[in-house]
Amino acid sequence: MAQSESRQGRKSARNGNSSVTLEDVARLAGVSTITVSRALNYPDKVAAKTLAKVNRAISQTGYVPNLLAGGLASRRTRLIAAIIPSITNLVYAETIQYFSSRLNDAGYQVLLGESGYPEQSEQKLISAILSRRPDGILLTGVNHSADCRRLLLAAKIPLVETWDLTPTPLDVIVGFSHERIGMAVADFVAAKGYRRVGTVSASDRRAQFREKTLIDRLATHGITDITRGEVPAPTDLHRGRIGLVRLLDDGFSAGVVCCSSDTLAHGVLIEAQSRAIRVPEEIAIVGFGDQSFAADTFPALSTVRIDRPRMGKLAADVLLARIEDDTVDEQVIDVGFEIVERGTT
Amino acid sequence: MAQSESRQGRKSARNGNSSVTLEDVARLAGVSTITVSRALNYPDKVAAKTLAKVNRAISQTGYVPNLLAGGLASRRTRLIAAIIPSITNLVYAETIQYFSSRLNDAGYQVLLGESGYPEQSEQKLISAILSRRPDGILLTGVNHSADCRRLLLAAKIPLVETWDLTPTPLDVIVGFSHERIGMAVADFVAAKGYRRVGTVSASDRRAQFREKTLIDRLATHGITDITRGEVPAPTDLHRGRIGLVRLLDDGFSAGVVCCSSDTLAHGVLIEAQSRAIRVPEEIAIVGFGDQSFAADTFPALSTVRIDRPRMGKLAADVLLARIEDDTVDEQVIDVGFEIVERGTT
DNA sequence: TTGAAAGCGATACCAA
DNA sequence: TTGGTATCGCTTTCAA
Repeated sequence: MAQSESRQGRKSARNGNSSVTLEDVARLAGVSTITVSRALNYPDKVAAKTLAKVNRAISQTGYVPNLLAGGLASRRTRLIAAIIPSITNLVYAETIQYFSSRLNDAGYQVLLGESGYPEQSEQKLISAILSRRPDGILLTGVNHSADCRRLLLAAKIPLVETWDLTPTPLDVIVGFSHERIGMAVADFVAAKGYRRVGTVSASDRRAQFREKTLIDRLATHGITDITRGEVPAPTDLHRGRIGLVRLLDDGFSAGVVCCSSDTLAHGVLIEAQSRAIRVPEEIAIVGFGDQSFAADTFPALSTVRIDRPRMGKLAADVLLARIEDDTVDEQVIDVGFEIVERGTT
Repeated sequence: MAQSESRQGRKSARNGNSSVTLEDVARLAGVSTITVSRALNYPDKVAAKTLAKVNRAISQTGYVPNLLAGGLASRRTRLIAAIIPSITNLVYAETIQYFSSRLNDAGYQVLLGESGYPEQSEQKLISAILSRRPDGILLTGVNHSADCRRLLLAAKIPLVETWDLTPTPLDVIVGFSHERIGMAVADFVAAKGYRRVGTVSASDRRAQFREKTLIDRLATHGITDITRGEVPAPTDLHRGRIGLVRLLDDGFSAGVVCCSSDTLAHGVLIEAQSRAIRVPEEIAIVGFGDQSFAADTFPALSTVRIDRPRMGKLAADVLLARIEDDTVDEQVIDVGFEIVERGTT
């Protein structure tokens, strides 16, 4: 007890910080620390009377649990990491929002990491994240360096890849096929009778892959009059405008422009309007992603709809299942996509 | 030593997880655990030879530090929490991106919390965050409930408020004055000779406050012909369109429309274009925020520029100073704003 | 420059 | 239903 007192003393001396501990609560409630712990984590394993006493002590002291200590002891942090290319890209931010809200409901918090910054190697990012011992990780895409794969697999925690599909995921994957999208857009465009196609694609791995697939497939429809345009990676409206300017400069004058994001498509639309080019009569536009604003605002833009709410929630559910029951129904889940035709393309 | 061996045995038995510990590294390097710890945290306090041995052992074992244990022992988590209304709102996401990158460089990670979801009380969110024992917290806005203030202050950690200004911050604040912005926009509009003003404001606390200040100030210029329009909080293009539709329905036909965000302003522009209303000749538009896309893309939209990169970095720097040196130069930092006039408003 | 011992604040396991 | 005790993996303090 003397020891306990001296500990107390030192604590308050060190700082007045929120160092109310389980022990303080236990003492006030007249029970043991483990009982307080149970009252917090498994309230129904504690007698109602005891629970009341403990809860009173908790609110009297303003106790805030220390998840560092809890996580260390239990090896469960209730922390999930999510690695996305960029937080300022709406499509990723939205997916993460659905992912997070699902996990929050289940009592987890999400730690975000941005991989889109080459200055910081993805490996360093993953190391930093693993050092917090998350219970699971969400990854964007399937292209991880060998070092990253090693690190991730060595951690032996549930992993969910998203935004792509592969028969050989690291663990489980919830995504869609960029190849099939490229082909579907090609088929759509061909079926609509277009013979001249322009592209405005971000210099992003997956965008480039969709474009390649699109072009290959167009060839099988006999469509080879293609004007390609590549713009730097973070897509924004201005780059969409530039994209169309380049296509026009390169001789593209009418037909359909396929863009690698709705933002680019929107930029193309703005540029077309500013030049009094009629959309979709002279130039039709196809986007990608189905950003939330698109449907109501641009009746003239077709797009590829990715059900991001579903992807986000599903990724969360799959991860939770792996964490809590170690279950996996399917390792590979295809959330699919849908071509949304708008206007009179 | 026998004890140490038995511990080993149990560990590997429990799971094959990344449970390489400092002890494992120390054993392999033939030094004590504390030396490995020093090699990691204060490399220059360790002899070069020892350092080399340790580093070799670290890479051989694939050791990943456990920050739960480290944070528990040192009371420093190298974790900073940031609470923003929504991750899908570009203005907040951008600010956080600058904030994060600065902190990442300094060896910290950022834990994001979204406060814009009334289902989860802000107090619960703050509790959840505090239970991870962050070294500091960024808050958006200055309106916190009494309970939240109590929780935050009890934690006794550095706090930085942003996106607003007050003479009585919880700790330090880096922001700008919504009141002065409202007045400045009013002065700007009056100086340009407009006599009829419409507003499209999100039903958001700060947006509403700017609108109120704007209108009050307009009155001092003798401008009272005001048509107000309020739209639900998460601003998007469609709501901007709706905003203009309402103004027109309410009899507004020409003049200037002041919007509470650039997104709304953009929506107003789209609606105007679709009705063949000339901008800015018939209707001029003023936005807010200076979203990155605005400058290049909409030469016809004026806006209020908030230097978000600067605000984000400054918030990070101030927090770092408080955390690492316990220094505060100024408690209140006004990052200001600037009215950017575009087109021939 | 290096190490031994004592926590940090919680939970797991086994008894009572 | 409740409690004692031994960790979880690291850093701090104090010595050597």
